[in-house]
Amino acid sequence: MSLSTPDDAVVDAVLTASRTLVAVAERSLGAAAEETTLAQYRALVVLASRGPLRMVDLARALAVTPPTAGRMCDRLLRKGLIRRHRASDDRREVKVSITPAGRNVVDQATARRRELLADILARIPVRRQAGVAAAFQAFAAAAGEVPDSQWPEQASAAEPG
Amino acid sequence: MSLSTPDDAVVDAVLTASRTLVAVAERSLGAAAEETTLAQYRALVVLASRGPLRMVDLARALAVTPPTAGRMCDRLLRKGLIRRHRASDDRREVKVSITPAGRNVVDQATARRRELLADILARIPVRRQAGVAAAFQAFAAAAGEVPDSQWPEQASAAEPG
DNA sequence: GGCAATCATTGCCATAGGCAATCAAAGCCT
DNA sequence: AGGCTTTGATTGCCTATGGCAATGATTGCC
Repeated sequence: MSLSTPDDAVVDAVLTASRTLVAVAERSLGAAAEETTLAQYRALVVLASRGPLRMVDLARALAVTPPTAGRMCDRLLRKGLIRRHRASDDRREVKVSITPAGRNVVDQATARRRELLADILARIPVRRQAGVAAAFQAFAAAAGEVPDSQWPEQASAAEPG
Repeated sequence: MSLSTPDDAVVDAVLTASRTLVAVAERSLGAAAEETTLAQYRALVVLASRGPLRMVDLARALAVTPPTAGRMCDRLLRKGLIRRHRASDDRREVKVSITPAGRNVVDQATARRRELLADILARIPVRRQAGVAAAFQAFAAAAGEVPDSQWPEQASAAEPG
């Protein structure tokens, strides 16, 4: 295999860039989505990309505890961004799914984030941009991230039978 | 100039990668720094990289309001990670500076983050790693981020005449 | 039919953030 | 000098987010 422990310089470059990206991610919400916080946005992203989930699974996806996820759903429900419905087969379970309004919030925040990123990328010479894209794609692929152009439009893909 | 609006594909690649990096940034604290939160870590990073700051300037650097910064300093002070001292010339001002213990926390969290990033980067073929590093460096440079290998060791640089 | 496991929720706590108000100290302006 | 404004920090009070422990409601297993 042509794999190996990366050089410190490589890690250093990613580490430095990551500080910028974290800052951008946060700004993309504070400004764009009037009332949506980072945590709420992450929940919506998970629901948008994975489809309806049980509370436990949502909690696990967000790496928080079920109470935390549950209370966040209370707030998202109050804003009409998600729906809650008990499963008919197992009445303990509560399925949470994103509403069109919720999807809208995700789209808008993503658009805002795109703007901020585009502003930064515009300062990179054109001839280098393709290389930058390839590098970030390689990184995302290595991390097993799903490109958001591949998210399911409606929840079908998220119920692995 | 050889600059221009970046292609959607470029933005998309960065956007996708940024989700991973945000997640890594958060995980690097929850696990590594025993009791230090993301917000506290960011405050320490600012103080480590910029040297002693007045409360207003720290707040501005963190993009939060002075009360928020002030209360965070209360908590960081309680943990011995920062110091607070009034300036002798203008007694309204409170200068906040990082302690050795605080610097230690930053170093450890950074180390942890490096590990996580190295794990991901190790899955990228060696021959592509140099290109990835160059791309991330170009991105960080475009965003005006200071590489952490260039942080001041002690506070001298942060008091611009 | 009863008991253990699973899922969601509620109670209580700490951190983090905002706005409005207050206090203290400088600065400015007659 | 005395008063008004501006600046800097803090305090009060609100919401949101996160955790753990306990509770309630079902389901599944014996």
